[in-house]
Amino acid sequence: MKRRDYGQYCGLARALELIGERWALLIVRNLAVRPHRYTDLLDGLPGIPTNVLSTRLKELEHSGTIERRIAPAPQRGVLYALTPLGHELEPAIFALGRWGALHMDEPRPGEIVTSESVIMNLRGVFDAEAAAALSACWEIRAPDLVLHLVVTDGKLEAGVGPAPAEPDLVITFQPDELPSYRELMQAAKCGLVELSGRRELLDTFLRVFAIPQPV
Amino acid sequence: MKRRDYGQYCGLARALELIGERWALLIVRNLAVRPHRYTDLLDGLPGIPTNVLSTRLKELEHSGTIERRIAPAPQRGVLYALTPLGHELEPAIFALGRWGALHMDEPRPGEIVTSESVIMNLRGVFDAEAAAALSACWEIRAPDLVLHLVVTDGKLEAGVGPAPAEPDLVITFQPDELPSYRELMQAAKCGLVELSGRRELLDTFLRVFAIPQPV
DNA sequence: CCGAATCCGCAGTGATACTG
DNA sequence: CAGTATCACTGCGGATTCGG
Repeated sequence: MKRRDYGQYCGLARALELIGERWALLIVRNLAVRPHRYTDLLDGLPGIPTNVLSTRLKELEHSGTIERRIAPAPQRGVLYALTPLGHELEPAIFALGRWGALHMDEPRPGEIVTSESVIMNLRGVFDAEAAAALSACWEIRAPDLVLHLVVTDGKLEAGVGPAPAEPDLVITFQPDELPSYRELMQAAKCGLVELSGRRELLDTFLRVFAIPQPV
Repeated sequence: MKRRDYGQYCGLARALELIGERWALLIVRNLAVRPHRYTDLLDGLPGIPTNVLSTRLKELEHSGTIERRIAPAPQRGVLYALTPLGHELEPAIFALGRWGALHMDEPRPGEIVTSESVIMNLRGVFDAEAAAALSACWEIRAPDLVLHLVVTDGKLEAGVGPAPAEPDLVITFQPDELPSYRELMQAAKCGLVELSGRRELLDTFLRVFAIPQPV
């Protein structure tokens, strides 16, 4: 397991040696949402070659960023999950995601949106100050995509699947609308979504999940 | 100028397409300290092939992250500098640098330390809360390395070269001590440095530039 | 089905030489 | 000083195959 290095005793250089290679940080992003099995990762990262995925998983495990687990009884199989050290990458993922969002004007042809990308984008733009003392529960629905956002006393929990309790507001997208967080905001502002529940929470939503403005 | 993409409409994926290729973020790191000429970048990034450097500079200019400038009168020549959009990458660089620092136990044989890496590491670990209302000026000296840290009312300015005004404390390293920020802290704690000035500011220094603890 | 290993063609990278 | 040119090499993308 020889890796190319940058020859510098520097935190950034170390980080890039460990998670700077192609696909690595996207794997970490998906694992930050929840543990995945190998085939879940393949599904959530369309286009990744299987040999690259298995190589990255070994490298990330070797560097202590992720770990292999044996899934519990009903499913059985291998689960990949972030270690505590891997979770320490989340601030960097959020910062990079916010910067990249400045370059997201229009989706390019063929680009897809996955649950994991939406969740991590939303976690990254969550404005804790604007949400101080807030409690609310949203559910986002689109074709092949259901996720929930629960804010409890200003603290965010965002995950795949329907809300654990009855959501305050359900936001439903039509098939032709990309439910990325940017498009979501724009669509919501233009009234292109279907709302069910406490409609006044849409404004709260748009305020708490603030879009980085493109330059 | 075709680039490989990840096929996802996602902020992180966008960011990785733009600055995820080899050497790109290290170039941005160096330009974040001050504008550089082409040969300065070559010196500050030992090992980078010249064709890779020129390719990255073109890509980064194309994405609006950096810009070419004609240097003013005395020097004349080309200067590369970050655009405002490029400066928006600094939080991500700091976050990655702090994470990478968790993996920096010992310097590896042959690894070097540059002014730019030390400055950006220090900027990244600067604790604004701990430095609130503080004003102080340090100068760090080592072989082939002089840099200054000026905190004015809790706000940090860190750059290459000697301090603009008389420093409150000068910290001088011996040739055998790597003046990376981590080694610097350890050496300073062990008294392996030469101090000149208000010695009590060493404790302040260690408090305001907090080391990320390795896991 | 899950979790990969293997093979091949090609694009990105590294090292060096060379040039306006 | 600020790059371009060349060439060997390695990593990546795409597909197929394989073992549990």
